[in-house]
Amino acid sequence: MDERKIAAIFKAFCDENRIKIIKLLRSGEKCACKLLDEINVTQPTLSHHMKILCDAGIVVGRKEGKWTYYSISEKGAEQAKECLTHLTALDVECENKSCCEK
Amino acid sequence: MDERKIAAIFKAFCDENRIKIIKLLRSGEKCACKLLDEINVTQPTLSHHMKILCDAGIVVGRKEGKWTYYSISEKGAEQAKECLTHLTALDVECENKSCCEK
DNA sequence: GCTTCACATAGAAAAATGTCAATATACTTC
DNA sequence: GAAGTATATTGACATTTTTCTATGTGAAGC
Repeated sequence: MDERKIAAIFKAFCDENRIKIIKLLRSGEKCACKLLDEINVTQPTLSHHMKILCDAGIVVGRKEGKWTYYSISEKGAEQAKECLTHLTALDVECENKSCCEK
Repeated sequence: MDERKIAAIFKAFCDENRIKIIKLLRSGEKCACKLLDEINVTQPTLSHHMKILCDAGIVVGRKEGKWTYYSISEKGAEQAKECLTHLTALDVECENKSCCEK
């Protein structure tokens, strides 16, 4: 995976408000309006953060009528963890794996 | 762990040049001047990135005479992986663990 | 239809970050 | 101690990111 894409994944986790949002989603799927109640930003700012989280694949949104429900993407979280593991693994621990290309 | 500290850890991984640096360190400890040869930034910029990586605990520096040798911190990498795991784990999977406080 | 509600988008301002040139520091060698 | 080398720090500037207000969109209910 190229550097740009890796950086985009971890950008999801490098803002305090996005960390708060992810923590809130650990207890399960939540509507945007519920998240808005709990973190101290305006609605457009929340929307901006949700876009970054969804683009990074860490969170998925599900529209239902007027509402959008967000939840942690297990697949996305798994991918981020694998990415971090390979990124920090010494080459000797990771020989012949395409994921560890330079 | 509070949001600010978590964000600081993942800031290490959200810049393309820092990803490149980490990838270079997978093959083992390297001198700053060696890293400088391989990535396309000036010496002060490299120094800036190394500080961020070290402050996040992902990389450790070892001074030896005029040189500074950097390497991936296995402890720091492990901590980042654990942090990511707990952050994205559903509450039900993580009951009674202090790491999962909101 | 019109209104209301939930969310997204546009655009601008402010804050944070990445980058460089210049300079400082700290070590080695002569 | 003077000169050279490796790295860190400072200060300025450009870019990116975060945040807001204002406005647009799309669904539900009247």
